[in-house]
Amino acid sequence: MSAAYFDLIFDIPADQMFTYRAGKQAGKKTEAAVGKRVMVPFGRGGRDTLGYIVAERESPPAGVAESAVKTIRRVVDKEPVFDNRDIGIARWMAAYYLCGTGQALAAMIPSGRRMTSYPALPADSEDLAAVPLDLSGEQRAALDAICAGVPAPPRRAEKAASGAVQSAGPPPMFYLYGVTGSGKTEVFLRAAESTLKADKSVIYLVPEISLTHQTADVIGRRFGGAAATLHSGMTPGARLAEWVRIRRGEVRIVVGPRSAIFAPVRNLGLVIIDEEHDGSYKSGSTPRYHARQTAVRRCAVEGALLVMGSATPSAEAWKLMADGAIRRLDLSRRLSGGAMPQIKAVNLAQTDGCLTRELKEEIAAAARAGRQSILFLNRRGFAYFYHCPSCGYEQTCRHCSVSLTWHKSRGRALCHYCGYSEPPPEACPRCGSLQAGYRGFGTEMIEEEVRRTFPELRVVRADADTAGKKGGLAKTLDMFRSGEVDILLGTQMVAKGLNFPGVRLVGVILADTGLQLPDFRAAERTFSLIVQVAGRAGRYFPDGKVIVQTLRMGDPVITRSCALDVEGFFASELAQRRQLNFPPYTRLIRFTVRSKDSRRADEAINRLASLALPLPPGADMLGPAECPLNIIAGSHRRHLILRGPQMGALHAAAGTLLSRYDKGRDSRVRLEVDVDPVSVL
DNA sequence: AGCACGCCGACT
DNA sequence: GTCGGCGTGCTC
Repeated sequence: MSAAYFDLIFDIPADQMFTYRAGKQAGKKTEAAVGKRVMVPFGRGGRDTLGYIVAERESPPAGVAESAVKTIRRVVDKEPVFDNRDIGIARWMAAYYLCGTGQALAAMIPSGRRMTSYPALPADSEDLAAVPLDLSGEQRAALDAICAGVPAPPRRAEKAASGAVQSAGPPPMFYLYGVTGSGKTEVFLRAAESTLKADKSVIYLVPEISLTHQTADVIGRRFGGAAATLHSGMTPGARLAEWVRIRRGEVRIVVGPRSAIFAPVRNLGLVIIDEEHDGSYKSGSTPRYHARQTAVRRCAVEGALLVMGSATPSAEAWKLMADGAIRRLDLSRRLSGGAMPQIKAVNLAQTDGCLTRELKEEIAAAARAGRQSILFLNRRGFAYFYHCPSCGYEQTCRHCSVSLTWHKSRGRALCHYCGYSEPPPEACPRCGSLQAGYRGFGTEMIEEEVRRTFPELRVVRADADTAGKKGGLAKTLDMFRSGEVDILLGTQMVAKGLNFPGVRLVGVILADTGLQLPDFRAAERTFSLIVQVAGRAGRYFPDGKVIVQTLRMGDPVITRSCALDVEGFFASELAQRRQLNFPPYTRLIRFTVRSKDSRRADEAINRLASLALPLPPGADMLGPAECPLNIIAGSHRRHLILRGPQMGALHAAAGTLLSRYDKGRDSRVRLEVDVDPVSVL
């Protein structure tokens, strides 16, 4: 017997339920039920809209006339794709990240309509053995600590009567803090194994899709049964199929990026977050949730354990470890015969070109030894900003407030934000001076210089420009791994989680590109990037070398990253954050408005600012101001940041602010809310 | 978020 | 006289 009425929510910012009548039962398989998606007429136009059934009822709610109730047109799902537990998470997300419950739910569950299969990818060659390795003393101690962390019994499902963000007590949390190659993965796997043995499920988060396959493959070989994967590279239908498989309890271990934290596993026992510091765990669009934060919540509610790991923890995690809220487990030594490489900072200032003498010598030395090199630069393209010394002209994007990058191979100057391009000027477009030209450099220019300097060595470049092409990134990396290529040159892509046994040298072309950004996390990001890149060298041999080129010799961030001095870095970074009142000592909520019309953007942000007053005690407001990246794709951006000692008061202030802003909002101005922003550019 | 409704100015 | 921009508020 199914109910006569159902409460639906929609993927809209407004947080409200709508009651619909059950349709004629065309067949039992397509009966409406909580957890299914349905198509219903909705809105002024009565258009067919996707809705989510969150409750059933016997009669329309008080205040809704029977005649006003519409009927469900079609039931999308044969079986439910979410349950009350999921609705609980969505409610929490809506309250915490200040979005609609339907928006949260929409981000959590797959969008596919019909289930299709997903061809399993061919196994990536990996060094992790199918057979468990012997654990080192440190690994053993870490694993014992984790296994002894008895999870609290599951709490009752949230009532969530009010929309308030309830505080669940924190779950047991552990942090594997150790250099690249110190065997974190093996401890993760053992922890997963014992969780599975206890008949519970595991979610294993990784920062990137490419690492999803690698990790799922290792798990498959280790535990026999394959792990489920969930990521955006799969078709919607394949994701739905995998989702349903997990929900039915057919798979008990799931690997994936950020959104895999929502995997509908039964009886969750353990969440693993690999490379915890990675920025990709924060969603870049509404709802702007953080997988770590969401994991803490899920683990608390479901009585599971949370285990994270990184060589360079986030500032938040570091502070929580210092406070004792997260138990830190140290893995200080490299296994597999590797030692941490020798890292040397080199001044790039007096060099003609972008390769210092030291770096050239090491590239040559690595090649002579029959070993490989990785060159890293966090900027693609050939050259940066076109500048005229006689009139001061700078070539910038017509739609964004950023300089254009010259991509020599395409013969265009390109905007890295909106994709706008134009031909590079022959002479200064303003004064005609021939002195004008491009300054700075990107991966493309490095490639040219490396080829010129080492014509006998084989070079490949891996960045967003080459990744799209033939076979893409995977093929490029395979070529490098198999030794067909001597030098791998690239951006972030080559820095993440990959390991290449043959690498002796890592060269950072310019370490300080991110340092001058007007963002309170600039130092943290630069530091962890250098340390992570350095970790690519010498994992299996004790002769790894890292050359870090910089224009800021002596800068403490550069110096400490080259010394792999994480403790020292955080001692000074956290002192600075505390003094400047930034996270992790305060919490932030950022409001950004965008409009094609700068005047409207100004008006909107000023209105927001006045509505924010009076501020809660101890809180303050940064801005309103233009965003550091003032214009993107023709939209003028303004922002305002609410800052306070604890999130509770900020949430309350933001809630009233948003409801007051909503009436009288200008439909040509887009508002975005970011709770715990990871970047404020 | 859409989108219809209803209000004001400048056009055939 | 009406076409259409733009603010307002609703959507079971």
